[in-house]
Amino acid sequence: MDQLARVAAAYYRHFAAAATVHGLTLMQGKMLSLLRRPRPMRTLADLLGCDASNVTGIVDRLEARDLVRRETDPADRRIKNVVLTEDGERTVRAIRSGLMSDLTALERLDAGDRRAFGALLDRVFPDPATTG
Amino acid sequence: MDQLARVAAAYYRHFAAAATVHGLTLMQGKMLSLLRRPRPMRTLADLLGCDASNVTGIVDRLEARDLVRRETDPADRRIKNVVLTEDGERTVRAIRSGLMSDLTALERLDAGDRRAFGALLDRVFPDPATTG
DNA sequence: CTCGATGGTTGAAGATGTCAAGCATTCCGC
DNA sequence: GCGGAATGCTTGACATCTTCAACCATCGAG
Repeated sequence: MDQLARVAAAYYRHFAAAATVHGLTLMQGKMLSLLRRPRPMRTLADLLGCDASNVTGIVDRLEARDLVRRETDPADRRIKNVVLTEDGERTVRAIRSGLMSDLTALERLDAGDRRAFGALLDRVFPDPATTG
Repeated sequence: MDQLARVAAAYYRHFAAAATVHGLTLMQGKMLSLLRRPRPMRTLADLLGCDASNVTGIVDRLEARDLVRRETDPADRRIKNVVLTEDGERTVRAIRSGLMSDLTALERLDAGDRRAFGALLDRVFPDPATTG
């Protein structure tokens, strides 16, 4: 239980460090890593678990750096889809690989252990996307 | 890997919710939960992974609510130990039990699974306190 | 077309995060 | 002891995050 707290803290410490290397905040890094594909602001707010007005500011700052672009959805002109630029994609890859190299312990798990780990994580924190 | 991100986010969402019930921020909640026993500001900064000046502010706000008290260490008068007040202890217990009731899935693991889970977590995120 | 709901932005106020500068105290070499 | 380096904490400035309420534009249903 305390262990969960410790692990969550450790994960974010690694993530924040990987983001800082590229001059990004934890939240900016999380935002980028959610953009495998374009997403509406509203969706991003839900995924990050924060207010919509918050996303406006974060995207503003990422857009000012050309890591991200806003494109109004042709089907529903209220919606603005956030898209990674080339720079943005490069940065995401760099952050992910930086994170990987920090979590070498995860690499060292054999296939069976990794599957067991995933299954346990999923039982304790069910994935709404997978479950529902 | 993405699963780790999801789990860490889920944990903090639960934790933040449990803290919010008592009018506390995520960081204020984390701070309180580190105070099973008195700790110097410096130690708290290390545990929270943030700047010392940051701890000053957080403790200020907790102290203003009588959840916490500063006591200068008699052995080294530079050090100020942060101690939970009675109210503080009550609040910590309430947050912990609120968190538990959110993570019912953890309760449902049998002893073997829980041990395996703990062992895996420890392999991926070694505890410096246990290891070193 | 009108009404209600939804997506996004703005502005204000509090909280966090980082950095540099400053004060008090302790530690260490001499 | 004494003086300087190191340590613990605080302060101030500034960017970011967080939440809330108010606002505008657009969409969907009747």
